[in-house]
Amino acid sequence: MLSPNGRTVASERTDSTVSGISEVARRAGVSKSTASRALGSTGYVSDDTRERVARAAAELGYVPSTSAVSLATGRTKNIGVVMPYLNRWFFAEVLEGIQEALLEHGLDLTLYDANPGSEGRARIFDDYLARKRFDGLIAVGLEPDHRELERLVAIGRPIVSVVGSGETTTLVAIDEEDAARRATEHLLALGHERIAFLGGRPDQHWAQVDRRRLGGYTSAMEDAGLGAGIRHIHSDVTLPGGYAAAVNVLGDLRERPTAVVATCDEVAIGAIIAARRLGVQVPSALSVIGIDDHEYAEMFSLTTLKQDPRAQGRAAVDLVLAHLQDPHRPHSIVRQRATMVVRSSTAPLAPDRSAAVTDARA
Amino acid sequence: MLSPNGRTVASERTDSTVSGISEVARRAGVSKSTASRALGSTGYVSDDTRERVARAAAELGYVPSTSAVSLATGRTKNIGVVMPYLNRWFFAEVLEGIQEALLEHGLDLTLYDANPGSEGRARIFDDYLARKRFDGLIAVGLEPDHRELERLVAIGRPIVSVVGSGETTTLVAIDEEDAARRATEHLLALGHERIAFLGGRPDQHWAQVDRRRLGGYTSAMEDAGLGAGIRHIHSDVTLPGGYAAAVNVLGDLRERPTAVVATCDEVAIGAIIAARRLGVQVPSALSVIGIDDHEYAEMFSLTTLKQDPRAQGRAAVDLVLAHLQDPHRPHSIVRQRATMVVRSSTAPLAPDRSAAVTDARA
DNA sequence: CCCGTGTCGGGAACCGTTCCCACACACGGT
DNA sequence: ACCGTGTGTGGGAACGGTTCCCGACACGGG
Repeated sequence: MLSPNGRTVASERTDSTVSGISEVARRAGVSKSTASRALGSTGYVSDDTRERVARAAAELGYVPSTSAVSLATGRTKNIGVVMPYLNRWFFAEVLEGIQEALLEHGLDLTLYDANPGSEGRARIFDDYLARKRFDGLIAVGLEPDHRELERLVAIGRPIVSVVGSGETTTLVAIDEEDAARRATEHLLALGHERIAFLGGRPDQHWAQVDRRRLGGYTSAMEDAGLGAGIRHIHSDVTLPGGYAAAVNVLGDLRERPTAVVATCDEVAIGAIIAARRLGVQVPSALSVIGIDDHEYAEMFSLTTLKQDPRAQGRAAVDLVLAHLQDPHRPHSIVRQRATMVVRSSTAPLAPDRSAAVTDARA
Repeated sequence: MLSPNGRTVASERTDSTVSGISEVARRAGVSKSTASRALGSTGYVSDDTRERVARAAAELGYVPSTSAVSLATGRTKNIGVVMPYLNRWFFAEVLEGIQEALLEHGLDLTLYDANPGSEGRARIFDDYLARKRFDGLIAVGLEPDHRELERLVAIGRPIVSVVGSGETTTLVAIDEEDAARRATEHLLALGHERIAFLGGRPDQHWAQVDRRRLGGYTSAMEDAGLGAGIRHIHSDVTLPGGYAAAVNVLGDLRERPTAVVATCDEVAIGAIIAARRLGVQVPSALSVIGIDDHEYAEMFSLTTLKQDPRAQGRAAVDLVLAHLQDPHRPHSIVRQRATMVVRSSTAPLAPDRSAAVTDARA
């Protein structure tokens, strides 16, 4: 019993071998090394042999073994992507942008879903990333804690963050604080004073970005002399979260704000849906502004600060590649500019304040 | 010029080498092979040596090189996942389910985003998948055409499909037709007769699933003797798509249906939002039922046939693993049952038909 | 006392590439 | 005629593991 079970694996190995470079070489009548040179674009090879080898390879349907190539070259031709969520608009878009860009460069993408709560997250940092199955890493909205960040840099591969803090790694992101400030200023310019901020709970994972956006809102309010009116309403950073939070806020007639800055479009849209349900007219009784320009933003006529997550993903790929090419390239921060898209979820403060506060329902 | 540029790669290779198994062996005072056996759980190794080797490995922070292991064993410990979209609820959920399950098995996941329209899709099938960087493949809602399917099987690795047709591969999915039939029957049982189906354009990619669901709706209608009332309204299979389609349908007062079967919850929710905007009360003037039990379903009180995409993802992983273990395992079809979740987007047909048709607005 | 049998360990082959190096040859300049 | 120099090619050693095969040793039974 407990035999060293050699044969099984050996046979599998054998039949999985389809055709190696040596067969290509034989068929082309050259040596392995010449064949390798001919297929790669490096080194001296006569046009004639190159041609012959190429034909032989094509005829045999030769595809180089990635593991062998990686072993020999030290490059995996693969980029790792770590993100905490997949089913949120922003993350999915960034991922698609990354994927697109990698595809153009002939690189593969292996995905690590490091959900904050899960115990899987620890395993990813401790075991999975340490395997270094990639040449470089892109961390999207990861917000790693101290220990995690340590692990990350210990990998010794280029890292680019999308969203988050860029002190230890190269970063691509919009200026969160600026975006929220501009959103708030838009409402201020429309005459609003009772402006609330709808955003994530401070203890939640999305915390860092949210905090920055909250900061932008806060300073805009203070600059307008409305420091006393600052109001931060906790909300899950999801559409239902925005809905639930807005239902609470709008239910209280006396304290109801006339305008809301949402931390992102999902929350903003949730708020709009809540307002409609409660019969609060948007924008006449309530102005709502978000950040993102979400897929659904147009459908809800949402005024928002548009960012382009796909482009951020693409930029991240370019940066990883740059670091790969020049290992001594210093960290950098690439800021993408959010642009205001004015639709009709925001409007000047209704002249008759009480009318706005009154329930519009019959 | 055009030097054989050897040194660059060589130096990179050298410094990337951190600590190999031979160093572990040396430190533990054993040979490479013994170290390998001790770390793997195979073969005869005394508990003492195993212990010593383990300690040495831990001290050196030894992590085996995936490429070397793959090369030697023929296994990549990696599963490929191909899907056409990432930013739709169903796909993201399946992906998370897959990821979770793979994590438990110590497997990596490389992602291929084969967007139907894109020219990248062809490259994925021709180049990327052919590289076989994975032991098995999971195709989610791929709906490959003939040529693509050919490529897929030519890879010679186990393939499991989630959603789609399961003739050539193992499949896990719900019974689409049955789900749509039950959704329709639910409305029929409530007394509705003017029931429309809101689904994808037949020329679109989601076509196969949509067609099956349409088929379920159709046969339920026919069985109820309402074959003449069958009405298929084309809609993009997205929330805004459902919204736009519903706006059209509901605009026509005379032809307005009293109930709608949506091909999925996103479309259903779009329809509900449209109805609300147009002042059509749900469910009193319009019943809406979907399929999915989307993240937002509860918030919209949507009655739906719940499926569990995460579980489907997990099941797909189990199946790939089973195929990996037994290469001669025959294809199979794993059907997951959709369960009806009744909320309040459906209600009995209002007794006064004209009242329902009248615009509820003041 | 000798010989299996059960444990343990080491040498070496192998996985499929890349790359370094040696070598062969043609060519033009001296 | 001779020697670079520029091309083209082949041999073989890495790369970092796993696994096969064989030898060594201890132990107990015949």
